[in-house]
Amino acid sequence: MSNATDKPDSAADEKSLDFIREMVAADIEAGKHEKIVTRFPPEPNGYLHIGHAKSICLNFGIARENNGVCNLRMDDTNPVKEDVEYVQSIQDDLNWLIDGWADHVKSPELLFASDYFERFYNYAVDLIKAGKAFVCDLNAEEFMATRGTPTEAGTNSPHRDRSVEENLDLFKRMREGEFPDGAKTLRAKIDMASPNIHMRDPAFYRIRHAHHHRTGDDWCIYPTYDFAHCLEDSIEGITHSLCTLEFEVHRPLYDWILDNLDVPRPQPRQTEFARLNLNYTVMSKRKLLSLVEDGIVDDWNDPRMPTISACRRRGVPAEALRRFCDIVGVTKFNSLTDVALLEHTIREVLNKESVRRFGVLRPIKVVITNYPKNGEEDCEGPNNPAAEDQGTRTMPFTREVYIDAEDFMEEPPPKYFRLRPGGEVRLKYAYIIKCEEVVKNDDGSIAELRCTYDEGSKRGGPTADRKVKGTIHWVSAKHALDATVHLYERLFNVPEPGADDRDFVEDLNPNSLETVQAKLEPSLADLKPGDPCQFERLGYFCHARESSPDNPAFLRTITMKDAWTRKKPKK
RNA sequence: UGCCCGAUGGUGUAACGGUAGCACAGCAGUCUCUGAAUCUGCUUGUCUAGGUUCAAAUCCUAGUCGGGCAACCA
Repeated sequence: MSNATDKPDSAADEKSLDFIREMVAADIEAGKHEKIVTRFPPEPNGYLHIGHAKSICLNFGIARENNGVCNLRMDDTNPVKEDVEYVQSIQDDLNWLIDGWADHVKSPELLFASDYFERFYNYAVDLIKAGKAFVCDLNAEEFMATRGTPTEAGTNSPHRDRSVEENLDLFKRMREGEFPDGAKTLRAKIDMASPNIHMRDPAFYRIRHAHHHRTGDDWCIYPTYDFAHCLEDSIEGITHSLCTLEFEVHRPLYDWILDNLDVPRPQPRQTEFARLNLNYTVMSKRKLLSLVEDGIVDDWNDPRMPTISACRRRGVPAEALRRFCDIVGVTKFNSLTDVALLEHTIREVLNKESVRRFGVLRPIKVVITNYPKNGEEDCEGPNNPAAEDQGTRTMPFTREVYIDAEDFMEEPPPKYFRLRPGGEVRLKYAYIIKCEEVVKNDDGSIAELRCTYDEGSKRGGPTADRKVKGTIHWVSAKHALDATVHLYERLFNVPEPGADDRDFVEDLNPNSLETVQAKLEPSLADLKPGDPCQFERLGYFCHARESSPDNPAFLRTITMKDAWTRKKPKK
């Protein structure tokens, strides 16, 4: 369980704490809590994305570092927007993300705000009895019209001074279904002149004759976020309620409700942090949904999506996501994080974990004319040069091999040190070859390369130490595994899709998916699904979900860093 | 024109009144049977103006810029 790369456990880390962890540490120091309890409270109305990963890492991380608990709670107070489909996907994604890291601090039960409906109702009754809430007959339009503006005070509801008895009666009849949707609300009695609009007698209950995915038709009144959330936290004994910046102005209301009710003390404390923004992608549920619905991507878990399920499908290790969240940190500054930071942690983790294999994405046939006609021999290469203990693999070498189209140029630019006519290159773990002839098809495309090999240049041979500038990967034509490979790039071309009033679809990268028929090292057929693999010199790949023995399929998680394509002269 | 929050290199962050540091990105070099990784070096920053102080990124005031807030959404 000791993973030095993850969030510090207790190891002598001199790493400074973010402002929230500092606060938690101070609360512990002051003896304020017996146990730290945080929570991750998604609304089941969409898939989890990388932005949620930040919140998950924060909440579960804090629980983990303090021997606490983090509750997974569905914030399902609005039946018209939520769906069970999402309850499952949220659990799957979260479990994958925290597996082996913070799964031991997750609440044993999956929690639902809807399980507290009866208690919410009783708290509302308490507020009415205390003269702190009233039933209002204003409809939505009237409510807004009397709410005022940021610069003007609102006006009191005409029903604000109803007696406690009348309010109690009306509220009960609201629950019993006597009134149609929107006919009445339960409102707090605070201050219609407050400069904070959320304190202007906000609604706590609305009438919705709607079927709830868990409580069915038990209720026709549902609590609003502001009323429910602080009580959910209170009921669960949450010590630190962490949310994003837009809830900052709701905090006075969060505190007001708990202050005015007989709830356990100390009350949970809400603290806000900045949500995660990533460049070259979009994160809003609305935009993500439209990508799915308009068929721009296959589904929520299309590998180009910034969702957690997409990351998983694409072969991004959970640890890479966690490291990324760690690097990004927690502040109140509205930032736009460079996706290169994420790409870095993905490569960092994958470099450590991936076996090396050869894959030729755009094959060109090479015939080694001075190699025996039916000759065949094994070449050996390490499974992972970064981990000697992972042993070696062998791959067959024959007279005809495939190399990648990118590794041959008839008229190469300066500093190109792969294969060229008359030039030499090393076939990695095998021989140095020299290109003697380029055979063309009728249309001018390359049919094959005819090369000769230096028989003594294999490892251990007399000319093995000859220096040639380039080393390339290859696959024996006879043994190659034919596979479909999906190559993904960023979904968008620009750092901020949709900026400057553009429609964000205008910024889509038309080349975000390319599918090729590749020739792979035969042992790749044995790669376990889910195991990462590096196609040497190309990038990190994994078994595609739809892969089968008859139709093997792989997809590219991420390319290698590539100094050459950055450097080479652009056409 | 109301209220709340924020501002440190290109990006993300640290420094809690005492030498502005780290990571990513970039550049240059090293190494290399992966143009990767490794290793080395370099470029680049405290929003502005005042004030307090021996000393300010840090405290105070004003301004500038950015974000949020007027669902019976969360």
